[in-house]
This record gives sequence, structure tokens and C-alpha cells, in this order.
Amino acid sequence: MVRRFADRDEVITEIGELFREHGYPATSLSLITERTGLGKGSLYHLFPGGKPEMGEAVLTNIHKWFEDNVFLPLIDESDPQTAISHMFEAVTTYFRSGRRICLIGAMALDASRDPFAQRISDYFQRWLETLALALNRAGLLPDDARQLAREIVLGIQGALVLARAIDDDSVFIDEIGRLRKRSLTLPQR
Amino acid sequence: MVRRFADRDEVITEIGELFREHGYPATSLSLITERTGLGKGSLYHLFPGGKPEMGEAVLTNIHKWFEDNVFLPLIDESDPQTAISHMFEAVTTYFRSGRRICLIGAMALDASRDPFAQRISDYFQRWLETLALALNRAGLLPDDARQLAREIVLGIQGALVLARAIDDDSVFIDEIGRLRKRSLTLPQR
DNA sequence: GTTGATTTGTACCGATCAGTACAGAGGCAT
DNA sequence: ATGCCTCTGTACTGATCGGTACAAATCAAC
Repeated sequence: MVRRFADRDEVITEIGELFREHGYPATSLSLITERTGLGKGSLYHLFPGGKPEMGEAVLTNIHKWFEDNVFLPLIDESDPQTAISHMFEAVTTYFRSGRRICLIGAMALDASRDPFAQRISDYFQRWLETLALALNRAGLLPDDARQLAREIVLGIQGALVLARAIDDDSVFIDEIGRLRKRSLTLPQR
Repeated sequence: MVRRFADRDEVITEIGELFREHGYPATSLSLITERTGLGKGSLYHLFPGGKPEMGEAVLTNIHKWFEDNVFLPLIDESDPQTAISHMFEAVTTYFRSGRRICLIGAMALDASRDPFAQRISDYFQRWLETLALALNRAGLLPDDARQLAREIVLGIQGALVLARAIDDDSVFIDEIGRLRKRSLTLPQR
């Protein structure tokens, strides 16, 4: 008897890290039982829908983190520049300066995409929308705000890919710096 | 008897498309036999090292395509602006305006990365290096050339992730346009 | 035609997969 | 203590996995 009451959120977090390390398709139930210390019975009790439900739970958990720490502040913070600045800090921390991949972005690229297409799209659309709103409130015209929001979100994603591909954090750090500067030098409305 | 002489390059191309669709870890030998029309015996005859050798072959094939169509022109073309412009056209075609993922980038993000880390890194380093060289020849200081090369390569990668995540080609097209413009408006050396 | 080499396809192997069944263990109320 | 519910772990299932063995088919040279 290894564990008595599994903390669902903690299990979801652990599963999420496995998905980041191996990808969703290549993360087996054996890897999950090892990492979490839970037997199969426990896992199926917590996630009766099986592996797909684990995938949904992990994506929901990540989206919630971003909602609380990035998206809502982009909407609610009275000073949009402060909210945007905070977003860069939050993602630098969350993505561990480029050493931790964006699982949702990675899932867009492999066989996970089809089963989770809506969730993947919702997360990115939400990010683009809230960031564009903040940029607009900071002084950009709506079209320019949307374009810059795209540039920022894809820049973060690209920096994560490249940093990992060449094993060099500075790619991520430098790009965050560039995008931060980019968002501060806004044309006047 | 379905095929007599399998064309190795054609088989490599077909396998590469499967890897793009499913990811390397989730592409089974059954999928490969179906797609290529070759039996297992044939596949192991062509790739005695098995699936890892197929992975290597596909990565080598992609790197060669880029070497011939992007990297060497960036070095050899007498007019660097022409070579950079041609690179944007080549990648737009190769990545099908964002509808075809960069397999090497995707492999940086999943469990494929460890076995193929050197190849993945070499490809991106080569791209960065040749592009920086062309940008330098076009007038940028070496450090600025390296930074802009990074911005361009990660921008392309990020655009591929985002375009696929939200199922919108215009993300890729627009970013290529932005990067192209960015590379044309160089500070004078 | 025969022979040898090359290429191909299929049966087989042990291992692993996600999921199922269900007994065992623990906690709580009576 | 007992009974019920919740949570857990393990054995089992059929399917699929990558790889192996090897017979069959094809081709080229003589």
C-alpha cells in the first residue's frame, strides 16, 4: 500500500510533466504508475475515461494556470503595460527560461492534436485575444494589437522550440527580452 | 508481390510524411508498411537498423533538402538579399504555407529528441549560421546578424506551431511577410 | 535452363500496451 | 466489533509493438 488518498491535482501535475518529457502518445500507463506511485486501479478510479481523460485533465489544468496567471491579469489589470510585463515574467517562470516545453504547443504538432484540437485552439485563441486586448488598451489600434499579439505568442513558441533544439536557454531569454521591448515601444494611437 | 525494387528515397519521403502526421514515437511499422506498400522484410532490408535507422534517414533527407535549397544558396549566392528572399520562398513552399509541420522542430519537443539530439541541433545550427552569414554579407554587424537569424528561424518555427494550433494558415503567411520585411530593412553597417 | 544474389512478404517471437475485473485495504458511521 | 463505501493494487485480457527468421519471388549472369 503505497498511497491512501491520491491528490488529484498533484497527480495531474505529475502526469503533465511526463507528457512534456515523452509526449502524450509515448507516455504509457506504466510510466504514469511509476511516476505517481499509484496502481492502475487508482488511476482508473481517478480518471475513469482512461488516458484520454488524463490528457483532458492535464490540458485543463494548464489552461487554468494560464487563465489565473496570464489571461485574466491581461484583462483585469488597470495598467495594461503592467499586465503585459507580468505576462513575460510569468511565462519565463512557467517555461523555466526555456527549459520546460509548452505541452499544448507540442501537442499541436503530434498525433495528440486530433483528439484535443479544440482545447489546443481554445488556449491559444484565448492567449491571443487577451493579449491583443491589453495591447489595445495600451495604445495600439485593434489590427496592430492583434498582429503584435500573434508575434509575441508565436515568438514565445518558436523560442521554446529553438532553445530545446539547440539546447541553449539564451535563445528563449533573448527572445523574451526582444518581445518585451517590442511591446514597450508602441506607436501612439 | 506488390513491389519489386523499392526506391529508397521515395520510401524515405513516405516515411517522413508519416512521422509528420503521427510523430516518430507513434508511427508504427504497420503504418509504414501500409503507407509504403512494403512488407516488413523489405523495410528491414532497406533499413537494417530498424526504426531508428528510418528516423536517421528521414532527418538526413530533410537536412539535405535544406542544404541544397536554403543553406548553400545563403552562402553561395552573390547577392545575399536574393538568397534570403529565396529562403523565404523555399520555406513557404516546403512548409506548405504553414500546413506542413517542421518535423525536426517537432522532434525537438517529444521523446524523439534524445536519440536524435545531435541531428536536430546540427540542422538548426546550420540554418542559423548560414542565415547569419548572409545577413552579415547584406550589411549587418556580426552580432546583429546572429540575433536576426535567430529571430527569423524561431519566428518560422513559432508560426508553424501557432498556425497548426489554431488551424489558421494566415498566421504563417503573415509572419513570413513580417520576417521578410524585417530582413529587408537592415541598418547600414 | 541453372545458379547465386538480391529483394520481398509472412509467420512468429517476447514485450508492452490500455483497459477490465475484482479482491484487498482503509476510513467512517453505527 | 460490523458493515458499507471509497480507494488501491494486482492479475488478467486481447491487441499491438519492433524485430527475427526464413521461404518465396525476382533478376542478372552464364
